[in-house]
Order: sequence, then C-alpha cells, then structure tokens
Amino acid sequence: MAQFWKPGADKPRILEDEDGGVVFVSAALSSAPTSGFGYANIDKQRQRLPIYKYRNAILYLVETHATTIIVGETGSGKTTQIPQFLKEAGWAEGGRVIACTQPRRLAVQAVASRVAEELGVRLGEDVGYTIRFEDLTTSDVTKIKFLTDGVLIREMMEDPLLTKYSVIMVDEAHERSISTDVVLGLLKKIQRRRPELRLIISSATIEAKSMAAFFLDRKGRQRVETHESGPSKEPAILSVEGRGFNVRIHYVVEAVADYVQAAVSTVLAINDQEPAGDILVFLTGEDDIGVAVSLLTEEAQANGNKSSGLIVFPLYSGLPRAEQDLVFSPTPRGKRKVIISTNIAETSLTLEGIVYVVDSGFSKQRFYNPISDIENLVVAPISKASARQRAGRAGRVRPGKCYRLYTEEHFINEMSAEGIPEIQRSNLVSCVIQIKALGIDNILGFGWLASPAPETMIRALEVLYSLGVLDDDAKLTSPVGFQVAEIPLEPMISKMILSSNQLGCSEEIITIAAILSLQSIWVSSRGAYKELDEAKMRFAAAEGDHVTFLNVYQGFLESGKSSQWCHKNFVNYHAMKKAVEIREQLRRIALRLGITLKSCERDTEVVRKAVTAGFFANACRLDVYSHNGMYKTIRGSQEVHIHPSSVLFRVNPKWVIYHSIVLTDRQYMRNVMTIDPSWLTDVAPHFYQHQ
DNA sequence: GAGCACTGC
Repeated sequence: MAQFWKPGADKPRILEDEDGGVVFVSAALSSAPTSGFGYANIDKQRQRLPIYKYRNAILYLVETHATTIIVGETGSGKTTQIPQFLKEAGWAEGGRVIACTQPRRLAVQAVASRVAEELGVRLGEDVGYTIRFEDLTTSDVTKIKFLTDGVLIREMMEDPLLTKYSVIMVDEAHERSISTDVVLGLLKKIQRRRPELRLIISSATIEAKSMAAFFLDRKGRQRVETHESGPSKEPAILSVEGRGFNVRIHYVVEAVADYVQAAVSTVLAINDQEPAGDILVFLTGEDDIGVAVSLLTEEAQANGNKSSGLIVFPLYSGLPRAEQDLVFSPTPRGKRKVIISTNIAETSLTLEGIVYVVDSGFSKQRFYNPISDIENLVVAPISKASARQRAGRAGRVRPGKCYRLYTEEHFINEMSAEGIPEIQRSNLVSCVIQIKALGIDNILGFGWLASPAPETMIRALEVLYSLGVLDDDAKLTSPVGFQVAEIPLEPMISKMILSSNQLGCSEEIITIAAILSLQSIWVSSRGAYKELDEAKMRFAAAEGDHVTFLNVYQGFLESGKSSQWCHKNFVNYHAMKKAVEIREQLRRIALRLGITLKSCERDTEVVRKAVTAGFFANACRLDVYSHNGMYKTIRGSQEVHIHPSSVLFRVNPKWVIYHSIVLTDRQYMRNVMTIDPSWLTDVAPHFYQHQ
C-alpha cells in the first residue's frame, strides 16, 4: 500500500521562498519500484507520473493553506492524480465532494473517464462529471466531480457557498477564459465565508505569482493573525516538473515578409534535412491554411521523390468532423505527416507524433469595441506564453525542434509575456447577468483578476436594462430578469424565448434559438458557393433567415433525420443532430420556467415579433438614397449591409433586424429578418420612444 | 457578391 501524508503526521520538507510564498523543494521519492518489463498495472502507471513524488507535499499544503497554487507542466499528471490523492486523504468523507474544473467540455469528459477507470468505478457513480446539458453524477454517491468552470458558476446560483465541496481545483487557470476569471473572483469571496474550503489553482509559471497575490487577501490576512486556528490564508506555490522533452528553438535571422510562404519553405526544408517525425504548422485561419495546403500539395506532387513523402492535412474547428479526424490517422511508413492548423492544436487537441513545430507567431484574436458594440477578429502577434505552448507541442514523444518564423529580437522585445485576458476583449452581457444573478450588485467593484474596461461593463448594463432584465437600480427584475439568467443562452435569445410564451409560438422560437446557438447549419462550401446558394433557395423564406431555419428543421424532421437528405441539400448533418439535442434541452428548461409549449402553425408574424422582442436593439432601416443596399442601424446610425450568405441578400427589405455583425471590409449583418417597424415600439417602447 | 481563431452556460 502506497504511503501518503495524513493530517497529524510530520510535515514533509518545505522551504519558504524569499517572497513569502511556500515552495516545496524536494519530495521524498516514492519507493515504488519501477520495472522495465511486463505489464504495468494502473497503480504502477500512476506511480510513474511526476506528480506522484509530490503527493505528501500537496496533501500537506492543502491541509495547511486555504489556497495552493500548483505550477505543473504538461504531462505531470496533476489533473487526474490530485483529486485521487485528496480522496485517499479523506477529503471526500462525510458526504463532501472534491471538484475539479476545466475550461472545455471534452477535457471534462476525458479526464473523468480516465479517473473512473483508474479507480475501477463506473463513470457517474464515485467519479462523475457535469457539463452543460449533461449531468453524469449521482448525489450522495459521487465523490470526485469534474465540471466546466461555467457549470460551477451556474451551481452557485443554487448554492452560493458551494457547501457540498471540500476542495475545488481550478485547472488550466492560466488560459484565463472569461469563466475561469469569474470563478476565481467568486471563489475568493466564498473563501471568506467558508474558511474550511480549500482551493487548488493550477497555473503556468508566469501567472503563479499574480495568482498568489490575488488570493492573498489583505483583510483575510489580518484576521488570521488574531485567530491562529484554521489554514493559512497565505497561498502556497508548488512547482511540479512535467514530462515534456527538450525542444530546440530556431529563429529566423531576418523578419519574413510572408509567413505563409515562409512556413511552406520551412516545411520543405525540414523534410529535406531532418530525420523522420511529423510537422505541425501554426497559421491563423482557414484562408492561410488553404493556401499553405495547396502550395505544399503541389510541391509534393511536382517534386517527384523529393517531397513526395509529405501527407498534408488542414485542421481548424470549422472543418467537417470526418476531415478533422484524418489528422489522427497513423502516418504510413516512410511518409511524413504535415498538419497545418489554427490555435485549435495549441490547447484543445493533442496530436501524437509531432517532432517539429513551425510557428508563424500570429493568431486570430477577438477584440471588442464597447462604443460600436462590435466584436471582431484580428490577426495579431501571439504572446510569449503562447509561443512556448506551441513549441511544447514538439516535445511530447521525443526531443523536438521549433522553427519560429520571427526573429529572436522580436520574441524578446516585441511579444508580450502573456496575452490580454479574454474578459478584456469581449462583450460582457452574458457575464454581467450571471454575476448579477449571484446577488453581486457592484459589478465595477467585483474583485476581478483583471478588470474589464468600464465602458464594456456600462454597455452590458445598458443592454440588460433595455431588455427589462435589470431595473433602475441595476438589480435583476422579477420574474423576467431571473428567468433570463436561468436560461443558459445569450440574454437576447433568452428574452426571445420568454416572449414567445405570450405570443404562442414557443415551439418555433425554441427551434430558432437552438439553431442560432450553432455555428452554421450549412456545410462549409469552399469554392462551391453556387451549389450551396441553390440549395439554400429551396428553403428560403421571404421573411428572412430565421424563418428559413424553421423550413430546414422541418425538412430534416420529415426526412426522418436522414444524413443523405442533409448531404443532398448542403445541410450540415452533425449540426442538425446537435440542434435536435439542444432543442430538447431547451424544451425542458422552458417547461421548468412555466412556458407553455405551443406552435403558431406557420403564422410567421408572431415568430418575428418574438425574435424582435429579444433583438429590437439590432433594428436597421434601408437607406433609400443609396442604391447599393446600405442600411443604417436605428440605435447608432452605423452603416451596415446584409451579408451575402443571407437569403435576404439583394432583396433589401426596408426594415430588418439582425442577429450579429461581422466586420470585414464592411460591416455585414448575419441572420437577418424582415420586421414591421411598429413592432419596435410595441416590444420596446422604452427603447424606441423617440423614434 | 463573400466569410467565420477558440471556447462556454
């Protein structure tokens, strides 16, 4: 039986570092013998993970500190092992639960099944997980629970102090997603009311100190000096080595003019000069990737035996699933796989067998302008942290190499240490309503890890006020505000669903809500726009895209949810299956909120009124003096156009509302619907009283 | 007449 530290035993060797944070320096090595032969059982495999040596130290730190920050490189085993250590040490006894959050749904599922397997239990019993629309836990049975950080925020609406959890581990906190930042702010508040709660924050090296400073609450510190019982409020920091191999970094000597071209030449040079091993190239988006893939494919064909060993795959999230899966196919003997990818391969997907990484130094990043209320995507230089993460992808199986298509001088002087956190680059309407729903009134004074721009928060409050979700005192209204907060969708969509109740078209509106929450229901059609357009016209409704979605959904159901039907009509089969699934969940939520499920039987006017009740702020009028289909927003008189993918493109009805805007050379409205302007004053008199 | 990095409730 392996040994581990138990409360009351001697403490392991710990050294205080100069900044007051506690750093564990050397752990007593596990005495478990590691045999190089035979079948390694699960216990042996666990004991070989780097984290295993730190088990006593981690348990000691968690017992004695309210917050422990674990700096663990990839492959340390922290995510799967730490919850098990905690359970073994008794943190799940007496009906308590150990939680571990992840930023992504897939990671939650993968880690939960791995831990269930290691413990030899069925998933959903002792070990379970919860993600949106999927709860695989059993109350009073589940002891270790994995969940997305967004779900943890939702749970606080039911149980503000998260009383069932004894330890909450926030994994991948350095990624700094909006939800992670919000969760950390909320957990810090909970900690003040629940001193017995323990937090474990897993972070990257560069963020560890600022995380520790964040959790070192001044008020809390004074209190601990008067009451000596309980854990130290001072966060502990523990570093755990990973299992990555060394990656040698190469820089270009002179800045490159065209990183796509440079990436292609670098791949060809690697192929000519370097031993076997697959190549991963980081570019910015579908366009770049398409160009690089065709250049490399041409080269591989033209160059006879020299580059013919290359098999080139594109990889980005918009790629159909079957094509995405091709990148995981084993590389045939004597061949070399080249994967040209977006950021999806930086964190979301792990590719085995990569030995060479080519890093363009750029990615597409979201920026939000609170004045125009528009989010757009911009190609921008990545951070040093991102560059390191990309390079690390080359060292998973053996020592690798990373070719950076920028100079060392650029890396040192021009690239920022860490990226701008998402919370400072996004529209915060959804985020603000969640914080409000938790009863936190002072949004600007919320203990943010990084404060969003005040303009962004004010804009979010304005939007919520105009939806009737917040009152004059910026408090949630009853019942609308609380209901909108309870629906796990964007507030404008939630408002649309609530309004459909009075209008008697909830069945139709729930379908529209499900489809709007998907990326696209059409197959991506690089180069086949014409066929796609023709297919779309078979479903097109004069009222616009929302009603068109209803036609497609109807057709899909009538076909018996057939994949052939989808293929024939350029409809994305996986998206439609997802729509059916989400719709089912939304039906359940609607019933819980007391919404009567009712169909309006083809009365598209009430459907459009319900959509207008959520999206009235996006109303636009055709500028009759312009002959190129230019619209102006009612709210801000901004120039916008109907996107060519809309069924209303070139139809140009006088009054429309849109779901979202994309900014390219123009501002394009996506998902557009005709309205009668009188509806605007009907559904939002407070907003349009002066028009 | 043309576009969508990646997530999440």
